Amino acid sequence: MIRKTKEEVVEEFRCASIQDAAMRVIARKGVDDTTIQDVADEAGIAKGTVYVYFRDREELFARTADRAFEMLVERMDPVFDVETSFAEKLTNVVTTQLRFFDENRALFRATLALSQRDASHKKKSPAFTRYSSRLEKMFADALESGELRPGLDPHAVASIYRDCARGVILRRLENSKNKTSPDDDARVIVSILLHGIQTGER
Amino acid sequence: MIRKTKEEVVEEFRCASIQDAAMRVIARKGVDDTTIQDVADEAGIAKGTVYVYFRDREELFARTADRAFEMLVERMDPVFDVETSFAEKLTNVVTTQLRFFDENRALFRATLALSQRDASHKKKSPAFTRYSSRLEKMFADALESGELRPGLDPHAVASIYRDCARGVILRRLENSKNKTSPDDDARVIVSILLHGIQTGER
Amino acid sequence: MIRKTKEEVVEEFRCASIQDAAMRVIARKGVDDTTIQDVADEAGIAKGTVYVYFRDREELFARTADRAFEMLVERMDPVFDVETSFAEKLTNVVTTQLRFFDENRALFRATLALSQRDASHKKKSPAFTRYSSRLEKMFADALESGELRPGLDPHAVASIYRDCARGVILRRLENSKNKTSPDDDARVIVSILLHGIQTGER
Amino acid sequence: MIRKTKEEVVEEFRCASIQDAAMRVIARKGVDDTTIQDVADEAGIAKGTVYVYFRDREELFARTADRAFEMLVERMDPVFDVETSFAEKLTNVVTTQLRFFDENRALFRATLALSQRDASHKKKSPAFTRYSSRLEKMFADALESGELRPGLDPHAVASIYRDCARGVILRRLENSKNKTSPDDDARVIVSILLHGIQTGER
DNA sequence: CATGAATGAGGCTTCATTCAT
DNA sequence: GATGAATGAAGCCTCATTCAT
Repeated sequence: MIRKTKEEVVEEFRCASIQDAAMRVIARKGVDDTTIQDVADEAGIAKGTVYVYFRDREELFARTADRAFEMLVERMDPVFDVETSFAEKLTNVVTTQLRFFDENRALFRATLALSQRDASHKKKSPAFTRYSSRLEKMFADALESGELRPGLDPHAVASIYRDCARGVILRRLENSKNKTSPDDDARVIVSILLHGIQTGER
Repeated sequence: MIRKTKEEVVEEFRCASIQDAAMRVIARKGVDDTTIQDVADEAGIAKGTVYVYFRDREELFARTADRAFEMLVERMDPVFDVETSFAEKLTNVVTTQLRFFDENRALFRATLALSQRDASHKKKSPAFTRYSSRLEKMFADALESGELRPGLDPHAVASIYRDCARGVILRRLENSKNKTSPDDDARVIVSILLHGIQTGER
Repeated sequence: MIRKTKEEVVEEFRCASIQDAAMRVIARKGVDDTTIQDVADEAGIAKGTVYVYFRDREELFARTADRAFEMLVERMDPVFDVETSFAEKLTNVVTTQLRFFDENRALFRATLALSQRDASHKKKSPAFTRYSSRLEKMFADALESGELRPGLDPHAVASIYRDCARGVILRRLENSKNKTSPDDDARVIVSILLHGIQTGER
Repeated sequence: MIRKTKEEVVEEFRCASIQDAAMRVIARKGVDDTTIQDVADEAGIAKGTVYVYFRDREELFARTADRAFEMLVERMDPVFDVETSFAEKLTNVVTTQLRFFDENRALFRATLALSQRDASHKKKSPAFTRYSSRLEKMFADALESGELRPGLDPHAVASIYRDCARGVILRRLENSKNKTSPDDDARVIVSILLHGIQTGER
């Protein structure tokens, strides 16, 4: 039993380091220009070893996308858990997300590249689903507590929030010279979103 | 003189039909999985003929992206030109855009795939630039006329608008079974956006 | 009749200008890297026109090689015709050849490239055959007049002479900075050929 | 250590067998008509394998030329080393070279094709350089020992020797029906080189 | 398990040649 | 005749995947 677990741990560690290598390369070169050899080199292993842990290229990238979202979720989860007003929680969520990707540009590039490569896959990623449902729940709670304007669909709002966040992060990435702080950018999003969706507005 | 014009017309027509074929294939398979042979087959010409009109793969896709945006701009321009209130114009813009891509799913997929393939290229596309500047001008005008909440940056608002529109269109595409009408979706975006950015709100 | 002749003249002129263009391009790029388009561009005509005058690539280059040799022969013929001693004639031949190719580097490059491309073709070229036979005759005459060492085969001597000349010309071409005059180089060849390299042989 | 050596040996063996295959094909078809597929087929391997050992077509041919010269040098070196009179050594050199290429017609064709393909590369080939310098040294030594006519430049003489040898070998190759023995041909070259062609010079 | 040599399908591009105008 | 757009065969090279060590 212990032996089994030990092997599993090693296996997981190997997988993770390969996925991390994949993310770094993808961030640099994009998904389609990333070869298995690139990933193997980045991970410091042989090309064939990648195939020990992943059936094929497809599975490697799918599971790498999962892992990327898992890392985001891990960071966001505590923020979602804090009990506070809707407005404050939203601000925290945005700020956390912007800061996270500011610190992990490569991760975002990889996440973006991987999620857009195959739109239908995005939904299959467990981590992305978790992230989405927490987001949606936040809006649903706000609706229930009267902090969200009645008539709005939490699901639609969550989608639009994701659209905005994605766009802002992408733009922050493109402007290598980050003139604006993540907090300032977060404030803009929150301001626009909030005053549109909050009861009584402003 | 007439001869020259005639040849130019033929050349343009050929280019256009190849670009259109490229868009259709890209919509089906994505940019990176689209081969020159695919495009040639779709256009009903020989592979070599593509190289008569385009230097290489790169130029074909770049100019195809331009063309895709041009078609969008052509449709949107009249809407931007109508003199009306900001709220109404915004509604018209969103609605037109959603309808346009509803009718040309392939075009949007191509537009999306091409614009995201190379973020730095997006800005270089003359048609995209035109679209963006018209959008921005709409918000700038609204700011001046007092219809846009003071303190907001028209450029930032335009960016966020594009993020939202992009997301909604993408989601409409993914749900092949279009349950919601483009007008309904447009209303949601406008509602959320407008009441956040308009003076006095609601 | 006159009309016919006129047309023939035009045809010959066209052929010649295409061949000349081919020589210039071949001198720059080598035979195998020279495309029909290159030749047409150099000649200032359309690609298809080349095929009006030459069946295919092969014929173009074969006839171009002929023409190159013809130009050499045209220059050499008078030198062969002069009645003088063998030693003096040989000197004149070498000197003339070196000077000719010094003035027409492109021509030599083309000649070389074309003749070496297909060793079996070289013999078929009428102009090359004429050049060779005049050379051989010069040695045969010298043998008869007792100026050439008995026992030597005029054909073999002509071959060796050609080998030496070819080598010297090639080396002159490689050293763009022509330090040595063609006459000096000619003197060296003539000296070695006439008297050999061993001490005691004058 | 042993393992490393083993791998290196295998690598060298592979490279060599690919180069040998390349020489055989080049001898048949010429450099420019030789495709990577031809070489792979001749070597009995897959096309892609060639690229495991050689970066590209260019490197394959460059290194193949090197190898061809190396084989020549390997055979000639002992002949250069023998201490004997200049006349005898020269005879041995020519004879050995003629015999070698008589036995390895393909090798000579390849050598010729490869060396003429790119005149500037010929000088860079280490093996060719070695061959040339040994040749030149032979003449320089003869000059010093008084066996070479004073006033002659050993470098120029070596060049002319190479020109003659090249021509003779080429002609032997063209006449598949070798009527003359290599020794007879060698004698002619040596005779002409040593004593010249003019009467009165022995 | 780890490795990396070997494979061969497949993509991009060039270019000789044809043919309708 | 002259043209040059169209063609498609063919070459180079890459890379996902396999497999013997």
